[in-house]
Amino acid sequence: MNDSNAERDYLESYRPGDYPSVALTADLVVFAVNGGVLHAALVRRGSHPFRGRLALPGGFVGPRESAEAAAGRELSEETGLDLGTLPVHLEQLATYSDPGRDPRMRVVSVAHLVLLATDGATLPAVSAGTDAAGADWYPVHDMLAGGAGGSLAFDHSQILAEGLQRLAGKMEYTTVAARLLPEEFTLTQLRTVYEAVWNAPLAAGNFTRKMTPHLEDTGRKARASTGGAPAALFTATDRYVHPPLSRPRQE
Amino acid sequence: MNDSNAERDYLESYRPGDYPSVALTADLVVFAVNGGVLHAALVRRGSHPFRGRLALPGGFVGPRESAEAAAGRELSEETGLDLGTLPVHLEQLATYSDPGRDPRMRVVSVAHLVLLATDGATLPAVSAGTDAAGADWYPVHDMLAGGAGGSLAFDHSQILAEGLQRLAGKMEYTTVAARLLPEEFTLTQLRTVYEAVWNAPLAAGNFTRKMTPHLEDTGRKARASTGGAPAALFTATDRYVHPPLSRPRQE
DNA sequence: TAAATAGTGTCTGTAAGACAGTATAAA
DNA sequence: TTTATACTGTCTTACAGACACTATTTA
Repeated sequence: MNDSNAERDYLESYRPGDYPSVALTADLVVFAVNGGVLHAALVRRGSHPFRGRLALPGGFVGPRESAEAAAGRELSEETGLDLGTLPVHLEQLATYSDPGRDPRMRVVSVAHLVLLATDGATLPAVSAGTDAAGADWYPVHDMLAGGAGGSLAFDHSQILAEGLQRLAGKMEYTTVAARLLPEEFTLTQLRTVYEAVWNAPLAAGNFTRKMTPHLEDTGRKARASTGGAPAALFTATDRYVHPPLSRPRQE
Repeated sequence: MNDSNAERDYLESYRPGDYPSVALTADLVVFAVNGGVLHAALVRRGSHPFRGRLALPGGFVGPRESAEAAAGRELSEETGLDLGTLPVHLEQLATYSDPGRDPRMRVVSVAHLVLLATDGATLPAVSAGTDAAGADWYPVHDMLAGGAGGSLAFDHSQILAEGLQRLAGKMEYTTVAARLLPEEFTLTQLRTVYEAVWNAPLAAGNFTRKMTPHLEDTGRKARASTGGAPAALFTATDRYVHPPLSRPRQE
């Protein structure tokens, strides 16, 4: 491969107009658990289309950043979340490219799943970014059941549903649920996360038996504030849980 | 929402130059099984960059089609595969958007997983499309082990590896493996697919016991061409296999 | 002491892995 | 008849689900 003429030429082989181009956005499905309920961060749209409707936070992918980098940047810009102090799990979900999904123009969106660590009792504060009239937390299962707030703008209801599905599925065979908790957590906290995401109760005793081998015991104890024995504090170690936990069959 | 002035205005609220744009391609990880070995369809690049190297088939997403539609179109254009006669499974894999992944310009690629049905003894014919010097089938596990052909162009080795990972994982809890076989197949054929993808032998008796409840018996029998009892012909019914099959732990 | 939570033990049913044994058809 | 493949049965081990029970702390 020593044809340096061709090497020089190929850099000019593409010119604008030779190929179709699209606007690329990174949309965010941001999850956090509070009071045993899974919540998603949503913004209320301040402009058309879908003015006044709830939508996923997101924004354009810059010319010199990857979609993942844009997702991280948008997370702080659009929701005001401080990434420096907060451990954050971020992974790509899927890409939505239906030609008519945005009535203004061709917009392709790379959706991302974001998990925020909380202690289960308070949600991180979110604030609206540009173009948004407000930002807040909404219960996910209620939203998807057609309850509070109704359907989201664009195809964001579908994206939210697929984000939940991805998280619920991944929790069967990984310890990713721990990313919704502080570095150290109790088994009850972890079980609460599972119940919040799966929207189903789990037997505490069996959960302990199945989960313990995949966690690391710090030796420390949580102070028992509600009465009862103090729970051991764990950290997540393994990436994969084998055999997988089985989610209760939902009818 | 009855402010029709704003309704009229928003269609012009975006102009070229207001937002970054990217070229969008659909790349294909095309799998088929032959002789108990998982193969991928690859093209040899006819032009720079990576001239002469193997790459995934793919091409630009048109201005009026979704990435999935483009993937289906490229499948026939770039590999010459006739989609009319062939049952094809196509699903989105992931999107690759690293700014430097194509040295010519900003190209974001939506990768797709394609499963072609074969009888296990012959691979569908593939032919090169535009810009390709040739197209052929290559054994996947050998390629990824660094064997035949070396690494692929661009980040295509990574995409191929993640495509394999997706397929192998999905085969644990769905009957998607049947999409690599004709409409009707024997349990031995299906087991061969599992062994080809997982690159590990499976006990025939136990495989039958675990898989049969998720398949439908047609009542017909395959003719025994190699000696031995004629195997029953099944069709795939269930989408989910519960509890999941456990893949042999690989060391 | 009463109440609440954490964690363990036990029992039963089911399924996995290993593998022997039987049935069916081609050479 | 030999051989090769398809399929079933059996045995052991292991884990899931259900749930009782003990231990540990706060009020």
